[in-house]
Amino acid sequence: MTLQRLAVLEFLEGNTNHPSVEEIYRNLKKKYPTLSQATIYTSLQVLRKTGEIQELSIRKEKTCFDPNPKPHHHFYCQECKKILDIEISCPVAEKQWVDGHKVKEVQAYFYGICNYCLKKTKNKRRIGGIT
Amino acid sequence: MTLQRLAVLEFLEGNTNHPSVEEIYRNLKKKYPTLSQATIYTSLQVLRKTGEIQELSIRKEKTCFDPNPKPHHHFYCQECKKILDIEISCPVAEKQWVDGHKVKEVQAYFYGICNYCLKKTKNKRRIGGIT
DNA sequence: TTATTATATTATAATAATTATAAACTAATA
DNA sequence: TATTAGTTTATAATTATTATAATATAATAA
Repeated sequence: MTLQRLAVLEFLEGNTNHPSVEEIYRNLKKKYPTLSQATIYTSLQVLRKTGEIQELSIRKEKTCFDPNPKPHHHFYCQECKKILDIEISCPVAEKQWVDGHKVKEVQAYFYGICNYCLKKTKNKRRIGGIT
Repeated sequence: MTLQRLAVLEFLEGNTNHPSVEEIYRNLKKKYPTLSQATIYTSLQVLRKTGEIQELSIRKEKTCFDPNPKPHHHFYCQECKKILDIEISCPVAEKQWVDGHKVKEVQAYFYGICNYCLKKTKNKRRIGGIT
């Protein structure tokens, strides 16, 4: 465990925003100006392989990372673009089998409009509309 | 619906392999040598938006497409790299709500070793081993 | 039919994420 | 101290995807 790798892990730990590589790099660069982008990539892959973090492909254009390596699902809000953790039980992840196939990892992505954005647009309608 | 778009749709229809953009392009190029890669991209996006096909981000490195637009899950075999359809009921997709968030789309990806590859390695062990 | 318009396709270039490579560095060990 | 292995850095290369502009096609109006 090197200084750089620790910095990546530390940054992720306190972070529930599921940052992308670019965000991680941009933020750590302030504190460690010598840091290179390639190091972020390799560090993230090492941390993923040792099971300390998990990788999300919820947004096609950029990969995001989650400091919680335990299997859980994710929600992507198409309005505010936030990624939220979803804690529901998943029979497939628990049993580790589906249709005779051995399951080692599960990634479930829900896309839609989050609670907060739903409320926001409802209020807007209320203010602008008749009621 | 243009000729090119129809060709893309036709190629996908008979195909349960969930081909990537590159595969689609390579195959259609034989029959339609004038076809361009950009057309494949735009055609696929048009077909996706009209709900005729669905897009899979199961492999980070390339996007794949499924002619079946109905919500269902997918399994990626880390051994043979095949993508298989998984037909199990998904409460979240059915209810369209989770934790107060409105769900419009669900993508669930299972990663592991498929039925077929499991049998293959078991047989190999049997032949090579003591039993 | 011809002119006009809108839309689709193509080819090319641009962008952006990621990976590969090689050199410099670090830390551990002989 | 010398050597080794592994890490970081900087740079270049690769690759998927998107944007752009020119061309082609089809649909409609005159």
